[in-house]
Amino acid sequence: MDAMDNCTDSKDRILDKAEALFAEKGFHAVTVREITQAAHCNLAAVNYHFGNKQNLYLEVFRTRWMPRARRVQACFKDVLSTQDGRSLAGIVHALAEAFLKGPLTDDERLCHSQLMIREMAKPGLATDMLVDEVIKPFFGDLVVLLGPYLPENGERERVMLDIVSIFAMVIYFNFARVPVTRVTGQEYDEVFKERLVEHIVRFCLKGLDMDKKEGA
Amino acid sequence: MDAMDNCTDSKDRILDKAEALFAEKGFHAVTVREITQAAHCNLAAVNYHFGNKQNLYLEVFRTRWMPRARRVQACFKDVLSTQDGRSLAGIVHALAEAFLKGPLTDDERLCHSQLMIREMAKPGLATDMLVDEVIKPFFGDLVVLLGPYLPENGERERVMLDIVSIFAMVIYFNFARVPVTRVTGQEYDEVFKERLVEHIVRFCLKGLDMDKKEGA
DNA sequence: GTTTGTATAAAACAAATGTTTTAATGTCAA
DNA sequence: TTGACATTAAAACATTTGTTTTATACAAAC
Repeated sequence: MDAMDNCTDSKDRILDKAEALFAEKGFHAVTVREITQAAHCNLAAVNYHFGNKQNLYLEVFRTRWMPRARRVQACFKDVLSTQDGRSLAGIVHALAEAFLKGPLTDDERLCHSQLMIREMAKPGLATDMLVDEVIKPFFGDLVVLLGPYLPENGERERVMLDIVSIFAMVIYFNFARVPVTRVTGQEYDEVFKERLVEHIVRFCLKGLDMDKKEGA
Repeated sequence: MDAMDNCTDSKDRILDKAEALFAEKGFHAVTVREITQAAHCNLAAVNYHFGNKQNLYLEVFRTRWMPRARRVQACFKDVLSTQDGRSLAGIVHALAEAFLKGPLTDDERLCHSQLMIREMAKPGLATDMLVDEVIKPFFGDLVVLLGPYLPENGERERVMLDIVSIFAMVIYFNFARVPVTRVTGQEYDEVFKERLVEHIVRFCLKGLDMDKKEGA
């Protein structure tokens, strides 16, 4: 093993193609042969590098999905710190900005969402990792961030539902591209995505309806 | 073939179990043997009654999913006609009522949602049927219903996004039970579901922000 | 130069899986 | 009863699929 391979390491190529295929079709619908052919390497390479198919799936999350999730969160905090600080509108805008535009390319975002959605719809091999290391901590951050806008002390559940609702919007528009396109006739081009961000921010900001302290 | 079988027709039993398993695990993750064992019938029964596995999947949608979707829509129109008519609040409330409580049992609703979500996440065998015969028509109905509340004539896209957003909320809270439960600590019991309906109605009603003609 | 360890390739294996075949069973009509 | 038809049961079949084995090429270490 050295540098100057054909292109990149075959291990990396397998991870790349495996992620794309798992995202598109789901774990069971993808075969090891399909992956290795797409990665232009031998069938045995998967078992050589990763032991078995399940482990490859987990490695995809460890080495691809998790770092990307962290990048998105970092972007969120970045936007948050550079703009008008901690206003409610600023927080919601930063969320939409990070998750719908953010540091990811469009392909990356689609792939990323689909992988997550599959794990959320039915608990799978990577669900624990995903929930414990990404979703829960980030959710906790948001609770703290939105704390000042709480109506009262006893309304903790209300805030949880509000936060989840923002994610509902963000996630749904990423995962339901097909029906949205077929029903509205709108393609997911740049201009439509821009409109989407605008819409989500407006809808959620109104929906939150937290007119206690600082407003927009 | 006659009545007085062991319990019900084996064809029906296969459809029942197949639907539950397809909903839970997805098409590829379920085997024909798994289905026939759950349905207490012979392996060949699937191919005898339905030709092949794909056709069974389609039959599940034709004979199970579609009728249920129609029942939910009928319930929506029912609620709509019996309550305060055509106010915006009434429409949103009827939507939430029909889709989150409505005529389905909790198990049915979960099963129903999961099947739909899988088809929406990745276009599959039943996507055309689902979109053309259920989603599109119902979407059209809603556009008409919400027409009077349009801000202007040129804002058709805005209304589409608003409608889709309501579905985003309703669908998301059905499909993301696992992460919602694990993040908030809330089980999906009756009291929590009641709170959910309340929340969705409030959030969407505010989010729609259509203060043109009659208000709530 | 030999050895060692790593990566790739080709072939083989064993289990799983969708499908088909063939036989058996039961029901209803003639 | 007989014959046609529908349903169920058991076994076999042909692929597919995840995994393992064996062999080969190649670079670095001794």
